[in-house]
Amino acid sequence: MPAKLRSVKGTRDLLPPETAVWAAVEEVARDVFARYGYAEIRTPILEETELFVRGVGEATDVVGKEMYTFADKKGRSLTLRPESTASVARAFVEHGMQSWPSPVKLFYLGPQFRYERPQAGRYRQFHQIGAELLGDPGPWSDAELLLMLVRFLSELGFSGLTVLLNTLGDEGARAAYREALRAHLEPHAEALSEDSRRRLETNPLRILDSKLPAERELVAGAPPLEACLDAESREHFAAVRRLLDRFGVDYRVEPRLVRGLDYYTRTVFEITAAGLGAQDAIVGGGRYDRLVADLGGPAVPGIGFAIGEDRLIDVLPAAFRERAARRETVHVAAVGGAGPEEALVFAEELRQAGVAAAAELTGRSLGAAMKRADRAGARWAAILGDEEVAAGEVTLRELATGEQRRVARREAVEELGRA
RNA sequence: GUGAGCGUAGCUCAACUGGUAGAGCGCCGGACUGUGGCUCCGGUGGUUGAGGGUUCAAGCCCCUUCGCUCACCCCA
Repeated sequence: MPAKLRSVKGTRDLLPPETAVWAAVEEVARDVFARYGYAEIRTPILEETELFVRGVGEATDVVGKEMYTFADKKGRSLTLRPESTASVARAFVEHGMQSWPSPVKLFYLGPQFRYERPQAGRYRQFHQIGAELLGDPGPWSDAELLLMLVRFLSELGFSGLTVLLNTLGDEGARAAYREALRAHLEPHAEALSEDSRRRLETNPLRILDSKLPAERELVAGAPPLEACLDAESREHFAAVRRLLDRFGVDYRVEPRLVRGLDYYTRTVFEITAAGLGAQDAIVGGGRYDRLVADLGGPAVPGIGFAIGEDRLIDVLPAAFRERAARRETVHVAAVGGAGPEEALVFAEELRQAGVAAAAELTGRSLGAAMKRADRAGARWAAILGDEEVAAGEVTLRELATGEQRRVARREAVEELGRA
């Protein structure tokens, strides 16, 4: 007997009724994003490796050790996208979107790939729902993007989520702070972990959100990033906060929040959720005012976010989940001479009228058919026997109440179509 | 990449110091041949993740490997 095959490590099948939940979440995203003027973009899953090296940053963990990179048959280095902002920026440049009405507002959804050790809330193939606003540097755009995000989450039924917020300043501020941090930590290099000692050279900011207690203490004594901020970034951040206050967005400034992707400038944010274990970020994002230029395009600023759909669905409010997973509404059973064919005929009449219907085609007894209707979660059972067929009628039984009556077929179709 | 724990039916789990692989749920059917949910009865279900070793005998012990889970790391 041949060995059984399984899905590859870190990937999984999504099955019904779970897939209905995913579809419902995506439907809400499309609906909310459309209200804010965002249109869908679909970029390839496969990109040139160079895009992520330049866009996301060579020193990042994502690029340095987590990419699915391989050579194609012509020897070109290709990578399965580990995130989508770089792809959107590439598409922006490639299609000359700077000449589209500004700002350009795009959303995307789809699978992303990172070669990491799987864990609660962490998969090698995971899914993101993201949005990008390109072409406006102002704090009003930061605020609007966050308002859209918060509205999306609240329409899914989430409450009590807090946006963690910080600013990284412009390029100069970041460079200055990098040096300040390095100067502060260098004397204590002995106390740092191996990883952090390496980061001291490559990317000292990353040490800020280390979870090691010893390093946290060292970091607590470090000068705040705020001290190095340029005046414009400071103003920008103050404006963003003022706007969020005005719209009642629940947020908290988190001075040690830095992000692992190199393209971020100024505003960065994150939303975490309880109940996810160590991988508790369900949203991450920020401003990236230099990314498009770094990819060879015009100097166009941008801001965006990515939602971890797998994690989001892990902690989705139960009410939304139940609503989404509801299935067929009418179960059609036929007995006596009528049989499966008549059940099929009536089911087709219902479907024609837009009603979800399942027909009992297996020739089971009525009792068995009713049992199936019940287990399948049907709202009504439609029973067709010799009498009903002869009279052009059908017996409709509402399963929850047990009430039933015989009505003309056409009338039944109309009534079920309304319900 | 590092560390720890765990792999027995579709699911949740039993099986003494090694001695004939079980239950509940699910699924299918019957009791009830035109009426579901409750109840009762029956049926369906397994190379005990895979491979090797020790032994008269391995689900249990040893080795290898794959996978899952959690944490580090990183991020969505």
